[in-house]
Amino acid sequence: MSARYTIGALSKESGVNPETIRYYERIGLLPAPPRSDSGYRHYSAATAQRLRFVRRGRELGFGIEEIRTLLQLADHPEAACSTADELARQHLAEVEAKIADLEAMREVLGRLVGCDSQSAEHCRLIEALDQRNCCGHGAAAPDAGGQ
Amino acid sequence: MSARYTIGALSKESGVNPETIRYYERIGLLPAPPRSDSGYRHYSAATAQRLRFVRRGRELGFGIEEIRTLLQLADHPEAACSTADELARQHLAEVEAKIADLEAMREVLGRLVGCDSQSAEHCRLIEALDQRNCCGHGAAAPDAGGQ
DNA sequence: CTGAACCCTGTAGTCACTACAGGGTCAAGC
DNA sequence: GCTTGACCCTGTAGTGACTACAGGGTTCAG
Repeated sequence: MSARYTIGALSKESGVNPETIRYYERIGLLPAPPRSDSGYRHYSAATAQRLRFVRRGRELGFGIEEIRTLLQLADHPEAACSTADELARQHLAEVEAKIADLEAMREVLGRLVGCDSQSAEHCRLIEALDQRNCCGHGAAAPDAGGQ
Repeated sequence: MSARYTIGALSKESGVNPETIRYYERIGLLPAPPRSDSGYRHYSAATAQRLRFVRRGRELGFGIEEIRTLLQLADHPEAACSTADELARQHLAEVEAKIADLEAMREVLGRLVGCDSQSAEHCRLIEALDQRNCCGHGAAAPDAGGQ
């Protein structure tokens, strides 16, 4: 009954690279599967399930160590959920902080990109990074606006 | 007049680690400064300026290679700005894509975290990861770590 | 029986740093 | 003059989460 996959089949089914699957095994996120006589890995449906769990966790942005914890919790359903909840909460806070960072970046970049650099205004991006004013400060290249 | 900094002083002034400053030199982002007899680096105000340029670029999320390009553009103000503008535009698009990814994560996590896991019911996070059809599908890039 | 497609191990590369280890130098205080 | 402690040097290795080979072995269809 239990379907057996080669690493390639498992890869296709799960959308995870074979190299990544082997990597997960190496770091102990997936159990080492039984091997054929020639040394090929053969995966059970249970391991395929576990791999999908890992992939979904990664898609949500959890780190490997967080996923390791979540796997342990999933393996012991009698354990308190508060750990998983706490992890998710923490992770949510991190995601929100990252969004805030990126939104700040977006705003600054948006202002800089908005510059119609066809005009005489000389590239606001460079100016912004190079705090001394390349255009406003007169002397330097008054005609710089070749472009 | 030209102030000369040791690497430590430059580090304090710029907010960039000494180790990172040496790293920038190693990869050619900063010029190798002159040395004292005993081999200590001594930085000019111009290099300090360049370092601030780099730091601001990093804060905006530009990669090292992008900053290398921007530095070249800054060194040649007569060059067309369109390259810098293009870089900024591209980068803005990447930032926006990342924000969208993270917002998808935030939504899913927000729903999962809402679970009142005091109850005996196994928590929604684990369930969501463990089941075939969980949360929003096809969500996000696996490299959400970003930095 | 040949060739492609698959599998194996092990190592090194990615990005942008950061953290040592194992030394040398400098300035101040005693 | 000597010690102390803060600073500096080089070089290597570690981080996270993979990815990309190199250099081989296996399997199966034609």
